[in-house]
Amino acid sequence: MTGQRRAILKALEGDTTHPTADMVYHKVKKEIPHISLGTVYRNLKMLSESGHILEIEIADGPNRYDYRTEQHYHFHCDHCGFVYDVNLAYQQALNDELTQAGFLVSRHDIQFHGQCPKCQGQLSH
Amino acid sequence: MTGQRRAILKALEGDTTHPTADMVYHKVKKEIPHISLGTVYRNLKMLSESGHILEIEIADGPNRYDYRTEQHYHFHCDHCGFVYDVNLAYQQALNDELTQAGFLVSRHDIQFHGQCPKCQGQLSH
DNA sequence: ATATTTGCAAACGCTTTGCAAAATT
DNA sequence: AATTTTGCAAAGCGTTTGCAAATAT
Repeated sequence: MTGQRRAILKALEGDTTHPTADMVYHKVKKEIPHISLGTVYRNLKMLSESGHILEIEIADGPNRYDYRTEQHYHFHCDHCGFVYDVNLAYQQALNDELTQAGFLVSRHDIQFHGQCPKCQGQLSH
Repeated sequence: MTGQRRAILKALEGDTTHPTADMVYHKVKKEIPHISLGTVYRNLKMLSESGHILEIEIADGPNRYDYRTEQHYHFHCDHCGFVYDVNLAYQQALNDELTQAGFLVSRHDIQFHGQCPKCQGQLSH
Protein backbone atom coordinates (compact mmCIF):
# COMPACT_ATOMS: atom_id res chain seq x y z
CA MET A 1 0.00 0.00 0.00
CA THR A 2 1.79 3.09 -1.27
CA GLY A 3 1.11 6.71 -0.45
CA GLN A 4 -0.36 7.17 -3.89
CA ARG A 5 -2.91 4.42 -3.46
CA ARG A 6 -3.86 5.68 -0.02
CA ALA A 7 -4.31 9.21 -1.35
CA ILE A 8 -6.46 8.01 -4.24
CA LEU A 9 -8.71 6.06 -1.93
CA LYS A 10 -8.93 9.00 0.45
CA ALA A 11 -9.80 11.33 -2.40
CA LEU A 12 -12.78 9.15 -3.20
CA GLU A 13 -13.90 8.71 0.37
CA GLY A 14 -16.76 11.03 1.17
CA ASP A 15 -16.91 12.26 -2.41
CA THR A 16 -20.44 11.81 -3.74
CA THR A 17 -19.78 13.50 -7.11
CA HIS A 18 -18.68 10.33 -8.94
CA PRO A 19 -15.43 11.82 -10.24
CA THR A 20 -13.64 10.66 -13.38
CA ALA A 21 -10.07 9.36 -13.29
CA ASP A 22 -8.86 12.76 -14.42
CA MET A 23 -10.75 14.50 -11.64
CA VAL A 24 -9.22 12.15 -9.08
CA TYR A 25 -5.82 12.81 -10.63
CA HIS A 26 -6.11 16.56 -10.19
CA LYS A 27 -7.43 16.20 -6.67
CA VAL A 28 -4.59 13.91 -5.58
CA LYS A 29 -2.02 15.99 -7.44
CA LYS A 30 -2.49 18.76 -4.88
CA GLU A 31 -1.15 16.40 -2.23
CA ILE A 32 1.34 14.44 -4.33
CA PRO A 33 2.38 16.77 -7.15
CA HIS A 34 4.58 14.22 -8.95
CA ILE A 35 1.84 11.58 -9.23
CA SER A 36 1.11 10.45 -12.75
CA LEU A 37 -2.19 9.86 -14.47
CA GLY A 38 -1.16 6.29 -15.25
CA THR A 39 -0.78 5.56 -11.57
CA VAL A 40 -4.25 6.92 -10.92
CA TYR A 41 -5.74 4.73 -13.64
CA ARG A 42 -3.84 1.69 -12.39
CA ASN A 43 -5.00 2.15 -8.83
CA LEU A 44 -8.59 2.91 -9.69
CA LYS A 45 -8.63 -0.30 -11.70
CA MET A 46 -7.07 -2.30 -8.87
CA LEU A 47 -9.32 -0.80 -6.22
CA SER A 48 -12.44 -1.49 -8.23
CA GLU A 49 -11.34 -5.05 -8.95
CA SER A 50 -10.70 -5.67 -5.29
CA GLY A 51 -14.11 -4.29 -4.44
CA HIS A 52 -12.92 -1.25 -2.51
CA ILE A 53 -14.55 1.16 -4.91
CA LEU A 54 -17.10 0.98 -7.69
CA GLU A 55 -16.37 1.68 -11.35
CA ILE A 56 -19.35 3.27 -13.08
CA GLU A 57 -19.62 2.99 -16.85
CA ILE A 58 -21.11 6.10 -18.37
CA ALA A 59 -22.57 5.99 -21.86
CA ASP A 60 -20.39 8.19 -24.06
CA GLY A 61 -18.04 9.48 -21.45
CA PRO A 62 -15.19 8.57 -19.15
CA ASN A 63 -15.74 6.09 -16.33
CA ARG A 64 -16.58 7.43 -12.93
CA TYR A 65 -15.62 6.12 -9.53
CA ASP A 66 -17.60 5.75 -6.38
CA TYR A 67 -16.56 5.01 -2.83
CA ARG A 68 -20.00 3.59 -2.19
CA THR A 69 -19.74 -0.05 -3.24
CA GLU A 70 -23.18 -1.48 -2.59
CA GLN A 71 -25.09 -2.05 -5.79
CA HIS A 72 -27.11 1.03 -6.70
CA TYR A 73 -28.34 2.75 -9.82
CA HIS A 74 -27.48 6.12 -11.31
CA PHE A 75 -29.19 9.03 -12.97
CA HIS A 76 -27.22 10.99 -15.53
CA CYS A 77 -28.40 14.53 -16.19
CA ASP A 78 -28.25 15.25 -19.92
CA HIS A 79 -28.09 18.95 -19.21
CA CYS A 80 -25.38 19.42 -16.58
CA GLY A 81 -23.78 15.99 -16.82
CA PHE A 82 -23.92 15.35 -13.11
CA VAL A 83 -24.35 11.75 -11.97
CA TYR A 84 -26.78 11.15 -9.13
CA ASP A 85 -27.23 8.10 -6.96
CA VAL A 86 -30.70 6.66 -7.31
CA ASN A 87 -32.58 5.46 -4.29
CA LEU A 88 -34.19 2.39 -5.70
CA ALA A 89 -34.21 -1.15 -4.40
CA TYR A 90 -32.23 -3.72 -6.33
CA GLN A 91 -34.58 -5.23 -8.93
CA GLN A 92 -33.94 -8.89 -8.31
CA ALA A 93 -37.20 -9.76 -10.04
CA LEU A 94 -35.68 -8.75 -13.37
CA ASN A 95 -32.87 -11.25 -12.95
CA ASP A 96 -35.36 -13.92 -12.04
CA GLU A 97 -37.21 -13.40 -15.31
CA LEU A 98 -33.99 -13.89 -17.26
CA THR A 99 -33.11 -16.95 -15.23
CA GLN A 100 -36.37 -18.49 -16.36
CA ALA A 101 -35.31 -17.85 -19.93
CA GLY A 102 -32.12 -19.88 -19.38
CA PHE A 103 -29.63 -17.12 -18.69
CA LEU A 104 -27.23 -17.25 -15.77
CA VAL A 105 -27.42 -13.66 -14.57
CA SER A 106 -24.49 -12.38 -12.54
CA ARG A 107 -25.62 -8.77 -12.41
CA HIS A 108 -27.53 -6.00 -14.09
CA ASP A 109 -27.19 -2.28 -14.22
CA ILE A 110 -29.68 0.50 -14.85
CA GLN A 111 -28.92 4.02 -16.03
CA PHE A 112 -31.52 6.74 -16.03
CA HIS A 113 -31.33 9.81 -18.23
CA GLY A 114 -33.12 13.10 -18.27
CA GLN A 115 -32.93 16.37 -16.39
CA CYS A 116 -32.13 16.66 -12.74
CA PRO A 117 -34.21 18.83 -10.40
CA LYS A 118 -31.73 21.71 -10.67
CA CYS A 119 -31.71 21.79 -14.46
CA GLN A 120 -35.44 21.62 -15.06
CA GLY A 121 -36.87 24.80 -16.50
CA GLN A 122 -33.51 25.86 -17.87
CA LEU A 123 -33.06 25.96 -21.63
CA SER A 124 -31.34 22.76 -22.66
CA HIS A 125 -27.89 23.75 -23.74
CA MET B 1 -29.54 8.70 -49.88
CA THR B 2 -26.35 7.24 -51.30
CA GLY B 3 -25.57 3.64 -52.17
CA GLN B 4 -23.35 3.44 -49.14
CA ARG B 5 -26.07 4.48 -46.73
CA ARG B 6 -28.56 2.12 -48.33
CA ALA B 7 -26.08 -0.76 -48.10
CA ILE B 8 -25.36 -0.03 -44.44
CA LEU B 9 -29.02 0.00 -43.58
CA LYS B 10 -29.57 -3.19 -45.55
CA ALA B 11 -26.65 -4.86 -43.79
CA LEU B 12 -28.36 -4.21 -40.49
CA GLU B 13 -31.82 -5.25 -41.61
CA GLY B 14 -32.59 -8.74 -40.45
CA ASP B 15 -29.31 -8.98 -38.55
CA THR B 16 -30.01 -9.92 -34.95
CA THR B 17 -26.35 -10.21 -33.90
CA HIS B 18 -25.95 -6.53 -32.87
CA PRO B 19 -22.85 -5.96 -34.98
CA THR B 20 -20.19 -3.36 -34.21
CA ALA B 21 -19.32 -0.60 -36.67
CA ASP B 22 -16.34 -2.64 -37.81
CA MET B 23 -18.49 -5.70 -38.45
CA VAL B 24 -20.89 -3.62 -40.52
CA TYR B 25 -17.91 -2.21 -42.38
CA HIS B 26 -16.62 -5.64 -43.36
CA LYS B 27 -20.05 -6.81 -44.35
CA VAL B 28 -20.75 -3.82 -46.57
CA LYS B 29 -17.23 -3.91 -47.99
CA LYS B 30 -18.11 -7.11 -49.85
CA GLU B 31 -20.67 -5.14 -51.82
CA ILE B 32 -18.88 -1.79 -51.99
CA PRO B 33 -15.15 -2.58 -51.73
CA HIS B 34 -14.01 1.06 -51.71
CA ILE B 35 -16.21 2.07 -48.79
CA SER B 36 -14.35 3.57 -45.87
CA LEU B 37 -14.74 2.95 -42.17
CA GLY B 38 -15.36 6.65 -41.57
CA THR B 39 -18.37 6.54 -43.86
CA VAL B 40 -19.76 3.60 -41.93
CA TYR B 41 -19.33 5.42 -38.63
CA ARG B 42 -20.88 8.58 -40.06
CA ASN B 43 -23.91 6.77 -41.39
CA LEU B 44 -24.46 4.65 -38.32
CA LYS B 45 -24.44 7.84 -36.29
CA MET B 46 -26.87 9.57 -38.65
CA LEU B 47 -29.19 6.59 -38.86
CA SER B 48 -29.32 6.21 -35.11
CA GLU B 49 -29.94 9.92 -34.62
CA SER B 50 -32.78 9.83 -37.12
CA GLY B 51 -34.27 6.86 -35.34
CA HIS B 52 -33.83 4.36 -38.16
CA ILE B 53 -31.55 2.16 -36.09
CA LEU B 54 -30.60 1.82 -32.46
CA GLU B 55 -27.15 2.47 -31.04
CA ILE B 56 -26.37 0.17 -28.14
CA GLU B 57 -23.71 1.21 -25.65
CA ILE B 58 -21.73 -1.73 -24.39
CA ALA B 59 -19.72 -1.46 -21.19
CA ASP B 60 -16.06 -1.74 -22.13
CA GLY B 61 -16.44 -2.39 -25.81
CA PRO B 62 -17.41 -0.87 -29.11
CA ASN B 63 -20.97 0.27 -29.71
CA ARG B 64 -23.33 -2.10 -31.42
CA TYR B 65 -26.15 -1.39 -33.81
CA ASP B 66 -29.61 -2.79 -34.04
CA TYR B 67 -32.22 -2.57 -36.75
CA ARG B 68 -34.87 -3.12 -34.10
CA THR B 69 -35.67 0.33 -32.78
CA GLU B 70 -38.34 -0.25 -30.15
CA GLN B 71 -36.97 0.13 -26.65
CA HIS B 72 -35.69 -3.20 -25.36
CA TYR B 73 -33.02 -4.43 -23.01
CA HIS B 74 -29.90 -6.49 -23.63
CA PHE B 75 -28.00 -9.34 -22.08
CA HIS B 76 -24.25 -9.41 -22.59
CA CYS B 77 -22.57 -12.80 -22.20
CA ASP B 78 -19.32 -12.39 -20.29
CA HIS B 79 -18.02 -15.61 -21.78
CA CYS B 80 -18.66 -15.38 -25.53
CA GLY B 81 -19.43 -11.68 -25.74
CA PHE B 82 -22.63 -12.16 -27.66
CA VAL B 83 -25.39 -9.60 -27.08
CA TYR B 84 -28.91 -10.97 -26.75
CA ASP B 85 -32.21 -9.15 -26.89
CA VAL B 86 -34.11 -9.48 -23.66
CA ASN B 87 -37.82 -10.14 -23.70
CA LEU B 88 -38.89 -7.96 -20.85
CA ALA B 89 -41.57 -5.31 -20.69
CA TYR B 90 -40.43 -1.71 -20.41
CA GLN B 91 -40.17 -0.89 -16.71
CA GLN B 92 -42.11 2.35 -16.65
CA ALA B 93 -42.61 1.97 -12.90
CA LEU B 94 -38.92 2.69 -12.35
CA ASN B 95 -39.21 6.02 -14.14
CA ASP B 96 -42.26 6.87 -12.07
CA GLU B 97 -40.32 6.39 -8.86
CA LEU B 98 -37.64 8.81 -10.05
CA THR B 99 -40.26 11.29 -11.16
CA GLN B 100 -41.54 11.33 -7.59
CA ALA B 101 -38.04 12.20 -6.47
CA GLY B 102 -38.04 15.27 -8.71
CA PHE B 103 -36.19 13.95 -11.74
CA LEU B 104 -37.46 14.47 -15.27
CA VAL B 105 -36.76 11.04 -16.74
CA SER B 106 -36.45 10.83 -20.50
CA ARG B 107 -35.32 7.22 -20.64
CA HIS B 108 -33.55 4.40 -18.88
CA ASP B 109 -31.53 1.45 -20.02
CA ILE B 110 -30.81 -1.90 -18.45
CA GLN B 111 -27.92 -4.22 -19.23
CA PHE B 112 -27.74 -7.73 -17.91
CA HIS B 113 -24.51 -9.67 -17.55
CA GLY B 114 -23.69 -13.31 -16.99
CA GLN B 115 -23.51 -16.43 -19.07
CA CYS B 116 -25.82 -17.23 -21.91
CA PRO B 117 -27.49 -20.64 -22.24
CA LYS B 118 -24.85 -21.82 -24.71
CA CYS B 119 -21.90 -20.93 -22.52
CA GLN B 120 -23.13 -22.38 -19.25
CA GLY B 121 -21.13 -25.36 -18.11
CA GLN B 122 -18.13 -24.34 -20.17
CA LEU B 123 -15.00 -23.25 -18.34
CA SER B 124 -14.96 -19.49 -18.25
CA HIS B 125 -12.14 -18.52 -20.55
C1' DA C 1 16.91 -9.12 -1.23
C1' DT C 2 12.48 -9.69 -3.58
C1' DA C 3 8.36 -8.19 -5.10
C1' DT C 4 5.49 -4.43 -6.08
C1' DT C 5 4.58 0.05 -7.68
C1' DT C 6 5.83 4.32 -9.70
C1' DG C 7 6.58 8.00 -13.44
C1' DC C 8 7.02 8.65 -17.98
C1' DA C 9 5.92 8.28 -22.62
C1' DA C 10 4.39 5.62 -26.17
C1' DA C 11 0.73 2.88 -27.87
C1' DC C 12 -3.85 1.29 -27.76
C1' DG C 13 -8.95 0.82 -29.42
C1' DC C 14 -12.79 3.16 -30.83
C1' DT C 15 -14.60 7.15 -32.86
C1' DT C 16 -14.65 11.69 -34.94
C1' DT C 17 -13.11 15.14 -38.17
C1' DG C 18 -10.86 18.35 -41.95
C1' DC C 19 -10.54 18.45 -46.57
C1' DA C 20 -10.67 18.04 -51.52
C1' DA C 21 -12.95 14.95 -54.82
C1' DA C 22 -17.16 12.65 -56.08
C1' DA C 23 -21.94 11.81 -56.01
C1' DT C 24 -26.47 13.41 -55.16
C1' DT C 25 -30.35 16.63 -55.45
C1' DA D 1 -25.33 24.86 -59.80
C1' DA D 2 -25.79 24.03 -54.91
C1' DT D 3 -25.68 20.67 -51.42
C1' DT D 4 -24.51 16.51 -49.42
C1' DT D 5 -21.61 12.72 -48.91
C1' DT D 6 -17.51 10.22 -49.77
C1' DG D 7 -12.57 8.36 -49.07
C1' DC D 8 -8.59 9.14 -46.88
C1' DA D 9 -5.65 10.16 -43.29
C1' DA D 10 -4.86 12.48 -39.24
C1' DA D 11 -6.34 13.58 -34.80
C1' DG D 12 -9.21 12.90 -30.80
C1' DC D 13 -10.32 10.84 -26.27
C1' DG D 14 -10.06 7.74 -22.56
C1' DT D 15 -7.31 4.12 -21.16
C1' DT D 16 -3.58 0.70 -20.99
C1' DT D 17 1.18 -0.76 -21.09
C1' DG D 18 6.55 -1.49 -21.37
C1' DC D 19 10.30 -0.30 -18.95
C1' DA D 20 13.85 1.27 -15.84
C1' DA D 21 13.97 3.62 -11.40
C1' DA D 22 12.01 3.99 -6.91
C1' DT D 23 9.48 2.20 -3.12
C1' DA D 24 7.46 -1.21 -0.20
C1' DT D 25 7.65 -5.69 1.94
